[in-house]
Amino acid sequence: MYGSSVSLRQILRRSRLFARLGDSEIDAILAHATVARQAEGDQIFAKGDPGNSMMAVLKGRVMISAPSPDGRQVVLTVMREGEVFGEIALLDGNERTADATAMSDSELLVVPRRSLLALLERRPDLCIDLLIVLCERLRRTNEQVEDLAFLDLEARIAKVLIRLAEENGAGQSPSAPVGVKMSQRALGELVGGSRESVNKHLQDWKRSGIIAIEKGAIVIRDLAALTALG
Amino acid sequence: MYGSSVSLRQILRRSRLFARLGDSEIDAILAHATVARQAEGDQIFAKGDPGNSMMAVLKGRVMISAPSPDGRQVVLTVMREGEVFGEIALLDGNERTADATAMSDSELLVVPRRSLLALLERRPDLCIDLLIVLCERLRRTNEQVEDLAFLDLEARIAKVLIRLAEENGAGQSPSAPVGVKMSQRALGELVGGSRESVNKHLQDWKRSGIIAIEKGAIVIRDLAALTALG
DNA sequence: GCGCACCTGTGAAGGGCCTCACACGCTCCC
DNA sequence: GGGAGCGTGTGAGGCCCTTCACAGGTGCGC
Repeated sequence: MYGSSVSLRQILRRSRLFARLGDSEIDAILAHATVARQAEGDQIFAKGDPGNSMMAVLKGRVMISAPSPDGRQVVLTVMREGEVFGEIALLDGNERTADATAMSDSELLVVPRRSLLALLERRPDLCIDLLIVLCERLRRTNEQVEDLAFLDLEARIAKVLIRLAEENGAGQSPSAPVGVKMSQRALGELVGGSRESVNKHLQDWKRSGIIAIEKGAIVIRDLAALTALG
Repeated sequence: MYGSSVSLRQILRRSRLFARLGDSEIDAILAHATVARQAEGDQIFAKGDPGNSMMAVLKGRVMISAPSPDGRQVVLTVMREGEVFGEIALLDGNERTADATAMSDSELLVVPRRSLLALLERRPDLCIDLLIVLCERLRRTNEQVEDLAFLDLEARIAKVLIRLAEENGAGQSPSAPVGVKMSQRALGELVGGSRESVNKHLQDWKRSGIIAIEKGAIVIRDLAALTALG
């Protein structure tokens, strides 16, 4: 079993979905769930797989992406500690719509379909929470459609950099330069562009002093300028 | 009041969301809801509005679209009779994320926030249905992201034409040529392209005999060829 | 009727982004 | 040590698509 179940509870409480549950309810889920460890790069599930479980990220980051027939992919979103994913296929009983890959060594709580459905029936208020989680997801995806349709590549990269910086630097002091550690290829997949084009825009920004590139991390020096671009 | 409430019930039953409800439950909703008529082109709500109601399409078609700062727009989806929309802003209490416009003379059932939330508490099984509706929405939007990232304009137009044809010709004989009635500008907004480019591809296809254009409607003559393109 | 708004059709010019090709540095591991 | 693999940097060429400009068609209201 994974550590003490106390720490597991705490992690689950951080997620919007499980926040409301009492200890006994959480323990009931844990009793039916399993913890899976994934090494960096491991594929958790693939588009087309049957979807009979939902996952919560206990540790690490998970990339949700859609593959193209010719080997490329778009990153739809990145899930962080406390977030849940895979609930779509579970709920409507269809196949998984996207790939899920561990971006770092990760630990996942795997909740089987039956337990979750049973829980939802017992606790209708959880349904509402799940609805809200899905709404947030939808807002995000809609925004991605807008961005792809309206913004050019430069603006999309700027937006993504800002978002990544916000997520990373949540606990830092506001004005401290924030570093984003992600390969330029991954950045490209995140914004729907090629690795080379991403590089060219980054170089432009480096020359303008908006960012610096050091040790495989992108450091934002002029957040205002980036914001103006996005 | 609109016609007899019997016909209203029947329309609502066609939507996945209300299908399960008994007459008394539906009447309870109807008691709190209002029917709104919209002329073609009327805006139902705009991005940024407070979202304190959900709508069901009783008659007509409603376009859900996102505006860009410079006056363009992308069409996110088109809602038809029996479908519900506007539930996102209602559920999470935030602003509307998109514009809604009547594409034809329409009638909408407007369900206020309080009634719907009350109903969801009374009938937790409805929650599950709503979850499934949202899942379908998410699948659709994710697919749109994939299409924008992977497919060129020609393939996107082909896909949309096929989808529109399927929706229109649902009741027709399978092999009969199906007509899609939609302006080329609207088509462009549906696929994230310019009106001129849409026209050029349509002309190409007309020359190849894949489609015909008559009286402002696009008639699909060779569905297989279109499918191969998308 | 006439203007106005909307649709459709077409061509030229231009730009953004992709692909391809190559060079370089780093790390891991046989 | 020397590849193999991966991430980065950079330029040339080319295609797709947008923008702009213009022309004709149709329906509607004054």
